[in-house]
Formats: sequence, structure tokens, C-alpha cells
Amino acid sequence: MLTSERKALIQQVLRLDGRLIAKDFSQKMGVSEDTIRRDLRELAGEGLLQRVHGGALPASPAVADFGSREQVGASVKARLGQAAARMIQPGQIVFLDGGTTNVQLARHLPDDLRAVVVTHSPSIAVELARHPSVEVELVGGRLFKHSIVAVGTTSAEAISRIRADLFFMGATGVHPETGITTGDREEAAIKSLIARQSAETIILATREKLGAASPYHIMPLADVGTLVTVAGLPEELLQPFRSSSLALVEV
Amino acid sequence: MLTSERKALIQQVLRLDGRLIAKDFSQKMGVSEDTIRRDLRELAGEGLLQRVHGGALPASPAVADFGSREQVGASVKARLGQAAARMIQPGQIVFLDGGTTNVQLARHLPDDLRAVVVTHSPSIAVELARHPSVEVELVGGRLFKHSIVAVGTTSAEAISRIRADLFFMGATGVHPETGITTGDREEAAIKSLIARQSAETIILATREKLGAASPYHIMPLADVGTLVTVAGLPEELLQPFRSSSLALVEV
DNA sequence: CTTGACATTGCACGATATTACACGAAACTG
DNA sequence: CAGTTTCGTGTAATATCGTGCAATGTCAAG
Repeated sequence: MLTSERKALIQQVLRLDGRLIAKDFSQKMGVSEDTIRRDLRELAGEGLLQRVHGGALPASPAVADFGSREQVGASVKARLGQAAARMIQPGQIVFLDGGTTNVQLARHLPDDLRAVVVTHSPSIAVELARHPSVEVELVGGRLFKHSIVAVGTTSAEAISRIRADLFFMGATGVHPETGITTGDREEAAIKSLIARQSAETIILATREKLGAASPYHIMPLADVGTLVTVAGLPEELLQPFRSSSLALVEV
Repeated sequence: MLTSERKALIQQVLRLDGRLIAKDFSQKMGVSEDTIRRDLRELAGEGLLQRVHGGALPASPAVADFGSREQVGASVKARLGQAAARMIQPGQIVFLDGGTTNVQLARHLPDDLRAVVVTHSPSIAVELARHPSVEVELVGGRLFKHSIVAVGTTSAEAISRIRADLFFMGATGVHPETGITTGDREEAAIKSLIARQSAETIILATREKLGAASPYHIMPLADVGTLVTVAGLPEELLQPFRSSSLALVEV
């Protein structure tokens, strides 16, 4: 075990756990506590962590690295959301799926837009409560906590009574052959149903979702109307999605 | 558990709850009360909190003076919410109305509580998405943006299919003769319906709501099971609410 | 291959910090 | 005013810390 390797591990533990206990970590590493203490002292000297009795805490009160990565991801999603918001015409009925990208979409709806937004995501509903003119229709049901969206038969029933012009769908996998997929069976069923009730389905996909596949199938790629993604991606990643039936938008 | 971690937690609890009880916190942390008292003394020495008999309060007579009636209000609501959370028995079906006080209630539900929470407030739903064991049933409908709750016939229909054990209602007016009132007609109708579908209605009221009345009537005071309010209010304010049918809880 | 400078590590030991318990004082409650 | 709870201090046990030092390993010059 190299010293620098160990120091890197220390910082990783701090990022992930938010703390490190010298005694435990020394046993885990198979070295003496003295060694760990020395590492901690040195890292603290470089300002990379905060030394406390019994171990160490991250230098910044909160998770600096994690936060910054979130922010970087957020700016890409904000750009996607902004572009998608411009695709909505006044008077349309729009279904907004859950997910952080769609929250960004909701945040960037023009203030003067008059439209109806239907959503089964309480996060989206809360976001849109600030909007002056959009009418919000909340779809109820059992809350699927991981994605924070309503699912189940109650949701399905409510959705089946709605006809939307556009559906902005979130998905974890967008694959040229496998199609659109996500990680939960119930969620997949609901997404599929919403798509069938909507005239056009639009998917906002960040880079890591392109070419990926998750366990549960939602719909084939052929049924997707528009795929919105960020500009500057390598052509070989986009090539499989260039077809006559799918509109590919890069922003 | 590192000492400095524990101290950080103490300050976090003070920010969120507005107070800390030494005995409870020591049990939660699994250390003796002496240890907690020592922590409190030391933090008080640094001016980071205010030591009081039985625990501690935020160190902000100065801060409270400066800006935030909101913060003081938040701590009062947190206390109401905490007390209300303890009134829920495992296995019960509980309806949570919207409002900031009920958000505090949701935040303070014990982590090991197994119950079903029904709500027409997306804010509450988002808050409860973090809870590990509570099942959340979201009631859909048209979003009333001012209060951020779902209203309308869709909501009414969904609510009429539910029977709840408890209903924690928010209201802007609690008057001994006028009864319970709020500022919107639709909202009043929905609240009234939920109350009829629930075995017991509980109202959390901060001081300014007692004795106040708003335009739209929800229900008579006689139909309220429990009124929860803060301790230390003048007796003449509470006297009108002391009756055989109403349980008055001061926290 | 040898040798010496240097880094790393584990161990010893005195110093400091943390904790729980005990007991009288103070505060709260009815 | 009596009973109970909480507080503060003292104390002893334990845990952790920092430093000095010797052992081992690394590496490059001789």
C-alpha cells in the first residue's frame, strides 16, 4: 500500500462518508494508527481535510466535490431544459415527467406562457407553483420515492383520461435498438401509458444516457418524436439515432 | 461518533428544530447526558448556542432581533410539527394538509414509523420522499398555486375514496364561534371534505391564528378533535377553546 | 555490489482529551 | 415546601495525540 494511494483513499472516504475514524481506518488498511495520524496531519497541513480528535472531517463543511459535480451536471441539464421549454406552444397541454432535467424545464418556462402542464411529479408541481400563468394538473397515486413520482393504478387511471400534445419524458437508458428504458417496472409502465396518451414524446438525454440500457422497457425508439441532447457529442454516439422518424436536436 | 461530528449535529438540530433537549439527544446519540451537557457548555462558550435548563436554544437573541421573525416562526412551527408527529400511531392512515407547519410535521416523523400518509400537497410529498418507511399516497387535481395544494373535482373524487384515522389540517383562522376558516372557497371545500373522511381532525395553530377568522368556512369548532398550539400563550386567548369536546394541547 | 542519504513505518511514552459516574447545589414542579 | 429533575464539579478510567527513536526499505552515486 503506497502512501499516496492511502492518502487518496482517505480523501475518498471523506467525500463518501463525510468522516474518517483513525482507529477503524488503520485496521482496515493494516497499518498502525500512527501512520494514519501522520497522513491526516499532512493532509490537514495542505488544507485537504479538517483534523479532529479521533479522526478527520472534510475540509469544507459540506461536500465540496460532490456539490461541484452536481452543479456541473446542473448546468447541462439547465441548457437542455431551456431548449425544451422553447418547444412548447401557447395553449398546448404538456405532460412533464419527473427528474432533475424536467425540473429545469419547468424552471425555464417563459413567464408569459399560457399552457396546461400535467405532471405526476410533486417536485415539478412545487416548481411550477411559482409560475404566473401556467395551469398545473397534478396526477395522484402512490409515491415512488426513488424517482419522486406518483405511480400505480390510481395514476394510470388519471392519466388515461388525459390527452396531451407533448410529453417530456425522463429515462435512464436511450438505446438505438433496445429503445427507451428505465430502472423500475411500475415507472416504465406509467411512462409508456403517458406516451400513448400524448401526440408526441420528447426525450431530454444527457450524454451518459445515450447508448445505455436499463432493465425495464418503456417504448421503442421509433415511437419517440424528438430526442434533445447537448451539442458537441462525438458523431459515432449520435449516428445510431439519425433516422427519418426521429428528430434529433442538439443544443 | 466523533465529538466534533456530534457538536455539528447539535447545531443542525438547533437550526431545524429551534431547540434541543439534553436528555433526548443523549439517548439518540447513545452517550451520557454529561457528555451532551459538556458539548452544550463548550458550544455556549463559543457563543454558538444559548444554554437553558434542560437543553439549549439557538444563540440568536441578536439574530432574531435583526431579521427573522421567520426564523422564530420556523422554530415555533418546528416544535408544533414535532409534537404532532408524536401523535401518530404505527399503522395509521394520516391525511396531511399543505402548509409550512405540516411540512415541519412531515420532517419530524420518526424514521421507524410505518404508516400511510395521504396528502394533496406536493411539498409534503417531496419532503416525505426522504422518509424510509412511510408510504405516501398523493392526491391529484388542479394545483391551487397560492397554497400549493391540489383542489377541484378530481381531488374531491380521490379524497372521497379514502378513510383516514387522522387529519392534520392547516387553516388561517381558528375562532371559538366562527369555527375554522380559510381564504379560498375551493380550498375550504376540500378541507371540509377531508375532515368528513377522517376519524379525527387535528389543527396545528400558531398564535396569530387563534381568534382570527377568514372569509370561507370549513367546519365548526365542535368538529375539531384536537387543537395543538404553543405553550405560554395568555390564558384569555386560550379560554374560549377550553371545552369538553376539544382536546387542547400546548407544546 | 556497496554505501550512505532519505523516506516510511511501528513502537514507546508522556501529554492531552474524552467520557462516565458520583455527589452536592440549583432549578423546576405541583 | 417537598419531591424531582437538571446542573456543575471532581475524579478516575480510557482513548487519542504528538514526539522521539530504531528498524526497514528505496534509490542513486560511488
